[in-house]
Amino acid sequence: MADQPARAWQLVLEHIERDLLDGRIGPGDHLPSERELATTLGVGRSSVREAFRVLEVLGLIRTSTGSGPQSGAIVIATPTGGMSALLRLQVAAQGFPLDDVVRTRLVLEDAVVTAIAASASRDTARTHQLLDAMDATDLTPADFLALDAQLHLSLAEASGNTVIAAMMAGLRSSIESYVQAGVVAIADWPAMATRLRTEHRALVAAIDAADVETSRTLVHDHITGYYTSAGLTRGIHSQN
Amino acid sequence: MADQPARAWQLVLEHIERDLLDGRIGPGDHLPSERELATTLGVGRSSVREAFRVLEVLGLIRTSTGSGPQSGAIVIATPTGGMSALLRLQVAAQGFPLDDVVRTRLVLEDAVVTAIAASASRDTARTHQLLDAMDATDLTPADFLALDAQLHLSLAEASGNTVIAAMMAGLRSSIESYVQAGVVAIADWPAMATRLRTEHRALVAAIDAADVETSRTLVHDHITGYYTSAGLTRGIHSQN
DNA sequence: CGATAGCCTGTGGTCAGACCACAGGGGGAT
DNA sequence: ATCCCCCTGTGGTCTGACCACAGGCTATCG
Repeated sequence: MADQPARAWQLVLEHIERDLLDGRIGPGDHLPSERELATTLGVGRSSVREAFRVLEVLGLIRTSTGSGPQSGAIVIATPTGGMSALLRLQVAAQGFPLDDVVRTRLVLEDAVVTAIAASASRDTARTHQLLDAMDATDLTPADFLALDAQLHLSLAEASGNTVIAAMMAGLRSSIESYVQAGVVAIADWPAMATRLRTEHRALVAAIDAADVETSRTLVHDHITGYYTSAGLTRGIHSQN
Repeated sequence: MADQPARAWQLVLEHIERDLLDGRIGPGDHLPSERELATTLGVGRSSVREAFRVLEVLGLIRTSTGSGPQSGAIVIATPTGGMSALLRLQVAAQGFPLDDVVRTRLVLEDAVVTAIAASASRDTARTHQLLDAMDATDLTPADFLALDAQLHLSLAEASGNTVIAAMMAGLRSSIESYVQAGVVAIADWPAMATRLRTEHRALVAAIDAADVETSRTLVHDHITGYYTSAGLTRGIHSQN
């Protein structure tokens, strides 16, 4: 509320935010060129660039060189990237304890599963596709975990809540490096992979059967079980 | 995974992230000066500044001019600001539908209330303090809503989950402008304020009494009730 | 007349250099 | 011993200059 000196790049950011809020620009539209915005707002191009950089990392715009309709800064509003960057860096900087990340994932995953299982119609085609892909026997742990991430993300997307889906993606990527590192703590990886496959299929089956309670239990045990095995948590209680 | 041309500012960002991940720098530490980092990494100072700007908006660092121990870029890891900026801009750019934001808030608020009510010990001192502050009769709607935001945030913080607390703060700020605009849709504001006060007290009482189920019901009705009255939702179903 | 090759323009990406305001420390003056 | 001022190094900003790139336009050629 209390505007400090109001740095130049913040001015640019606020200008663009106001344009977005008032509907003057929206997804698919072009932002003015850096040079044009600079002269319009009376700031240097470098300040405009700093604001653009922020918008880009936050997943709000996409920039391209060259000319033509695809060049310049275009509003895209892709929340996943920004959420991932934010959570990843915050975890790295110890702003978010790992335990809280896992706990939050439990909360969201529970909500996702509940929503899908309780809804009248559900589209789990993509999920089943990933389920099959994970049956391949020649997957490296990294490949397997990447598919696992996609599978859980597909559920989040199937829930129809874009905010939760973005948060899930972010939470996942924020602990990705730790999960990768935790693989070594698992003595028998093939056995773990088999167990995860089984749990996934059971979970999806419960969801498809609209069995809310079973779905919730399975997803909770699935996640806590894995993190415990990988030695990534010091004490996750249900909190839900 | 697939690194594209690798822009200069991304290089800087990755360098810093690696230093964070490997523990070479942490909260409270100073980053090298912009000029030093530029020469170290072989990039221009403007590129370093763009990376710093991103880190600043994400709440990872704080920059100050001048000299001395408080000057320069310092790692702070304050997640709230970044989460707010991200969600606020994404909602403004229509990347997040308002309904999804509200639905997500319901999910998180439910988790928060459940966690506090179910925990053995709880610290709701700050919450009670805000409860009393909201009894003042000379509050403008804006003041009242600001306190309301703080109250819900205090609950999130009391739950002990920093990730959820940050997300709640972000969700709140992302819809703040809409909430402010929605006040006009409420015919009898004083009556609404009274109703909100009552609901708040009942909710906190249920939490303090460790009554999980009542707490969940109250918080759900409290939120859906308000948004419906303010005409901000087209159809929020429980999803939980 | 039509197709094609090449120029021309405008975009973001980057760098170098120059200021400025600011805050603090150290050294000189009192 | 105290106080004050300069000096240094910080981020903040602007300017100007390149570069690579992509697309449209145009002149050329078949």
